[in-house]
Amino acid sequence: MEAMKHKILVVEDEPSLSKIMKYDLENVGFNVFLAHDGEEAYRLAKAETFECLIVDWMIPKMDGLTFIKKIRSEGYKQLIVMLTARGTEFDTIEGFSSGADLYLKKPFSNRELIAQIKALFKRFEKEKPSSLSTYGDIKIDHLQFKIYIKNKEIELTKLEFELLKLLLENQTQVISRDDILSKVWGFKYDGVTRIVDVHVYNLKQKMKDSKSSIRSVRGVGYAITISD
Amino acid sequence: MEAMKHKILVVEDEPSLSKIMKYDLENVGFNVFLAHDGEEAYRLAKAETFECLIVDWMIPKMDGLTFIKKIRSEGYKQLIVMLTARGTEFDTIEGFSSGADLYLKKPFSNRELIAQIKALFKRFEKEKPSSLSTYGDIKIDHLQFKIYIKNKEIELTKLEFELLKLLLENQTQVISRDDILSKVWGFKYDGVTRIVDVHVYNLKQKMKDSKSSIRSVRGVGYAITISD
DNA sequence: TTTTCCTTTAACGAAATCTTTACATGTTAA
DNA sequence: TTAACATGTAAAGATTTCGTTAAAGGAAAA
Repeated sequence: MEAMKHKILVVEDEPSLSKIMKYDLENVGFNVFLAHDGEEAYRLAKAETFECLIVDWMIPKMDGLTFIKKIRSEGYKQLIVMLTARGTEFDTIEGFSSGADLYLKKPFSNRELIAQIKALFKRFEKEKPSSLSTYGDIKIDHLQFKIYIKNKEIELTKLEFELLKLLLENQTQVISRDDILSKVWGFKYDGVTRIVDVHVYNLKQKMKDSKSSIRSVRGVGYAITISD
Repeated sequence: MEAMKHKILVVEDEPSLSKIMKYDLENVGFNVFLAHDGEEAYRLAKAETFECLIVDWMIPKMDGLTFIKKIRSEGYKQLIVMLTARGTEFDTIEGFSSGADLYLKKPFSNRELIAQIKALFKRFEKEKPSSLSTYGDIKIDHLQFKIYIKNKEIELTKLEFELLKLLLENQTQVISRDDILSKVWGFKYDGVTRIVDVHVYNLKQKMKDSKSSIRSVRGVGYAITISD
């Protein structure tokens, strides 16, 4: 099944340009609506939900900058692209502080427009699913290397992080010290070492707030009990 | 010494017209090649590098529109001019949407042709359409290699720019030093090097005014936290 | 060429964190 | 119950990693 089409509102008063943009954007799968001035744009953005607004700087009734500032100040969170006039330097216009996510300088070709919009959506969507695994009251973000217990971040060292990850991934199974050593440290230890015990102990200290806990199985190894 | 001549491929099946165009364009210093149908044009454009393609809409074997769409969809980045027959209304939009950068209606005088092509090159070289993305209080202009923090431009070296761009594009994810090395420097380092650390340090110094900051994850790498 | 700017290396100290050690405590089996 | 062993706990010592600075090496500009 096809993914839901993104709804985009293009705010542009010049018909030749807006038509082309509509055509191009629809061609690559967006659902495009048009507004011709700032006030119309404002009404529409309030009434319907668009994933993205593409706003020209020079539009009648309420200019793009004012429009964006206004709607952002009212808490509007969707993506906003601002089209600036040819020759406008980014560092000279104050439109800069409008709160747009992307500024596109005219003239641009359709392929540039499409490439940029697509990239913008991609970036936006990347924000949400942040590679989070949940085990009871423990959350683990693999990409950010962060651990949360009851939604509070706790600081772990790299080894503690790996250790906890290993325990969690094996759910309630008991893992032997040898397994832990080889998986976390990556080597077979010859003599006797208590590293694992020490690290498990330290980890336990940092996990006091969690209802999940690490239990020791005499003669075998460790296992985690997950709960919330 | 004379500047390198621009290579142009003219795709036109009518010999009388293509000859005139070749003559005129060479007269003003372009290096002109000819193709007579869409398939030949496709082969040539794949094999050689032209700065610009001038493509007639009505050509044998593969029409101009299809040709342009095809080659653009394969990532072709050079300038494309589309020639269309007089009076075609609908193809104004279709032609624009094909991925052409310029649209010339037949008939045109040689003066017109040359003026337009020259203007196109000029625009392409000077006024490279640029775009600027926002990440919290940091804005980044990918084409002009400029960074703005709280709308004030800050001076970064090329490496610092690439580094920051990489961090921003990966949002809040932690990137290992190896990844940074291979993505920014483009090589795998065998021994130990502290290049990354030093550059991150310097970058941090220049980012003092930003609320976003680079976080170091011991034993792993770096990540940026975006905020405004 | 000289000058200037940028990159890389090297070095040091501080801080983090890893490992060992030692001892306490707990557990099991004779 | 106690000897033997396993694990918990704490702290000291060793090691790694990182931040920071300065200086050497290189490349581009003047």
